[in-house]
Amino acid sequence: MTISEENYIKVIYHLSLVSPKGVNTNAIAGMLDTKASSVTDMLKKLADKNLVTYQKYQGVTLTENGFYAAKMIVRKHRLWEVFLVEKLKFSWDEVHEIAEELEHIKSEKLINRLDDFLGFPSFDPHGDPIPDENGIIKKMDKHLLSEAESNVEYHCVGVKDSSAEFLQYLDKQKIALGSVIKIIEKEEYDKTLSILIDGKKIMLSNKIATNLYVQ
Amino acid sequence: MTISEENYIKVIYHLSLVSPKGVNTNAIAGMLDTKASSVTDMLKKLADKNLVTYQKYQGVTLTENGFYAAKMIVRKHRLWEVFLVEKLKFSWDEVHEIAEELEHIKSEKLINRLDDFLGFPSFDPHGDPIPDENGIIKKMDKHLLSEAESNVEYHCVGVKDSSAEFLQYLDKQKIALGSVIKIIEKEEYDKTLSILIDGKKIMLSNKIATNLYVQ
DNA sequence: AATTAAATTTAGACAAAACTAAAAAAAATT
DNA sequence: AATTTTTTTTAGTTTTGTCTAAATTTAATT
Repeated sequence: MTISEENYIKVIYHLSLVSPKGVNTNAIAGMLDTKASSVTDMLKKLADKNLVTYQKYQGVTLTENGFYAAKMIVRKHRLWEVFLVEKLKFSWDEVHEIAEELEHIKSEKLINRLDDFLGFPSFDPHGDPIPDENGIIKKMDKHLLSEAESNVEYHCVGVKDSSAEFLQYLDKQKIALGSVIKIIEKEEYDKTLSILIDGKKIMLSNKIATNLYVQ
Repeated sequence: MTISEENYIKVIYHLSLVSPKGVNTNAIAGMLDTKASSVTDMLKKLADKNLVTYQKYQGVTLTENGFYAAKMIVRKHRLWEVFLVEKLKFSWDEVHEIAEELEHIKSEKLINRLDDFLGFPSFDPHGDPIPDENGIIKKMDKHLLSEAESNVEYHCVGVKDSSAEFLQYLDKQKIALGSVIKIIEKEEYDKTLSILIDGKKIMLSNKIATNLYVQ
């Protein structure tokens, strides 16, 4: 697989988690910052390689091969992110871009050695699960903070939006994976939350609460 | 720079250490396993980017920009090799191919953090020097074993040929970087050496002796 | 010095992956 | 149901890096 093919497979994977019935051409184009016509071309190529099932105008789904390939790319991406944060002391908002390059390094032995070196982590620095050597993903039941109950202690376990801007906002508010959060009050009108974190009371907008996973 | 451009610059760098007057088109083609006509095309492009000085039929030399770029690629390659051997427990004959991919990862911050993580090594697993952040290379005065004197204790400090086959041969003979070697006898006719290593006496052909650096 | 051989460059073509513009199909709206 | 809008595909082009084959320059040999 070329780097370009890998990027398509990865994007189709992520989109198919949201729309498993079939992923739209335009959605793929949007994610890859390319044109719909380029996507169509590539879908034909991926179908020829038996990585996707593609019928004109009907969207695509991954074949078993494509699904496994996608999980291996995601595995690499997330393991490299763990390496960058745990070993090279990068912050969680810096690692995505670099991992976008590292995920295309081919050696399977390399990634399995890296996995070992890192202690076989199950989650990346944003709380996303890391597929194992066989593509098996540990599921964690997590909820959005926006759907959590008041006066219950939760742990922050992940983010839905892992953009640098959002992660830097969380840093500023001293919210990290593992932080203990309790909702004190929900404002009905705009759904703003008053929460208690590390003994401090702060306010979080609904936009923040819908991008933070707790348990 | 594209990956292809980086590969050309790196090869021109290595060849220019041997022929500093100008590197031949065919030599580059041989190293990159490509055709001379492809090389000519690329040389024009690299000249346009001010990475090489190129005059038709006269061979190429690196510009200051090109020279620095080459050293940064070599730096990345060798630091990743150290990482693979020291941290991921790869053997010295396995790392070259993987480092060929890793050397093209773009982030400067990444490579400097990796350098720090590894303890700022000066030499890679084959004894080759690692350029520092500014491209400065520590020179070590080393000699080929074939030119060493008899009955003097030397340390093995590097290899000239770093092919997997040669490295595996050295492993078999229990010769590693740091090994103490003493020449006991030189056979005039075919230049075979009798050496003492770890108290054991073994024979090394001239081909081996001309690919092993000692100090 | 003339000829032959080797190295290098030019010219034209191709595959991959992208693009634009136009056509076709599907979905949404009146 | 007919029309409009949106989505998707097709057709034709471009760029990057490669190739082959032919032409040209340099080097080697007679």
